[in-house]
Amino acid sequence: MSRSAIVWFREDLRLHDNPALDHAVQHFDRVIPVYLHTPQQGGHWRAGAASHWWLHHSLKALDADLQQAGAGLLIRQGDSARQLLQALVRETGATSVVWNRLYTPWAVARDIAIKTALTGSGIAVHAFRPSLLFEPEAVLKDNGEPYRVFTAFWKRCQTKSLYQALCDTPSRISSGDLPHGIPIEQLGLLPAIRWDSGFYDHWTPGEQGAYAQAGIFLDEDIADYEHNRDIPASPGTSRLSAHLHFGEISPRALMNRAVQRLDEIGSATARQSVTRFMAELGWREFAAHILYHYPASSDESMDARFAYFPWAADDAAVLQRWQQGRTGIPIIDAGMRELWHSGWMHNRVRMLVASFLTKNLRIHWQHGARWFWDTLVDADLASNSLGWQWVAGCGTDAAPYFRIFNPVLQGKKFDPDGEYVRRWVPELRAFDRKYLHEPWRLAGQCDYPAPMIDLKDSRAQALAAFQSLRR
DNA sequence: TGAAATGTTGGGGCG
DNA sequence: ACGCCCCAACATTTC
Repeated sequence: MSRSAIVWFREDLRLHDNPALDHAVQHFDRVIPVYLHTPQQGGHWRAGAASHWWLHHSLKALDADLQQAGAGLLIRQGDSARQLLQALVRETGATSVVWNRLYTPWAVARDIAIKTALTGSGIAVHAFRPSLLFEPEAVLKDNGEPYRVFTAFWKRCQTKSLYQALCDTPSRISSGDLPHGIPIEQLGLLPAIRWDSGFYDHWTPGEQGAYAQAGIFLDEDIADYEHNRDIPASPGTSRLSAHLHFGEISPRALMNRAVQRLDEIGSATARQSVTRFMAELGWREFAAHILYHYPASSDESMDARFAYFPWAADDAAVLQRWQQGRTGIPIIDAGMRELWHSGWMHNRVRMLVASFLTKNLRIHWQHGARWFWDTLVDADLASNSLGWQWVAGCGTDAAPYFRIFNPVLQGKKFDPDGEYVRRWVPELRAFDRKYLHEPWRLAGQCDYPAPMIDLKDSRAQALAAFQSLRR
């Protein structure tokens, strides 16, 4: 008698190093690859528009890769993943459901409930861990509590083996006749108003795109990562965040390659660069563990004092100038426009625009996190929440509140020729290099807006606001 | 994974 | 030649 297993794909849209898929292929005669589109799940943190754009193309790529292996991706849509799975179990006669674990709080709760329901009706469930390097329960302080400081956390992680065995890509997947599904196009993931046209120049979603980018980065660019990662005009960052979020490549595949590079490379600065990249994978890990242990941290400041912080009164017009990149501060506007046009923003510039929003404009970090959530192709609840709380100074192991970036100095330091600003702010393309990062100092005709706020005054006000918390 | 204010030092102009 | 002042340049402290 033939035994069937459903492989439930979620944020693991790949064939290589996919333990759930590998398990099913190894142990079952018939493997049914499934993606369930449940757009309402996640509550107010359900996936945003840019994420959906990426998801559409990633599903297309996964379906093509599965077809290549002799199967295909069965897609269903609904409100409840549990009901969709139960229906599929009935229709296919599957005796087992396998998936790779997720760690976002709402997904954890959902998956526990589904596992209970399926197990109760005699269906075996197996969950695997490839989307993180370590289980959150496996990295705790000696007293059993979670780490709240990155350096200590990462030090503990490094006492374990960072190199972990990978699963092979299955060469052949037998799925037999699949029940009816929905074409990807019918999921409505692409925007009706085509604001996404620029995205295609920047990204190739899917496993092949992920491995191509990983190859470019880890074989070549990584040697100068330590320096170039701070230069927003340079392609010096890994640009792997969205591929990682959707699981088109596993963090351990990247970590293994980095470990390997460390052995191959002689130069001290290049080794420092590889170590730095490994630590960035560590930050991703840290963020996931923090959100897992502190599920409220996507919505509330971890530092309880910030419940009393005197944020500026809500002003939709002010927020909108920030969102649209019309603040009048060149590097801030360049970043916000890069985000809008490409679905992504360079990490250093993310810190700058976040500092500007939460400190100079004194707007609650939740407004910033929300905008990023809807506009980033790499939107990840754990990394996004940790990043915003870090910049706002209200998170665990956060930058002190008084560490306020001066976007003019930062621009001069990290975009000295103005290449990044000119790329995204065409009004300033012909502007004198000397004053590019502070165009208001040069009187002249230009349709670029005047700064919406005085950097010096707003800095002083932010510091005063923070002082009021300490009493 | 700051910035600005304040303090210190040492070379050179100048009476 | 000497002391005084100015002020980069760098270091330390404070926010």
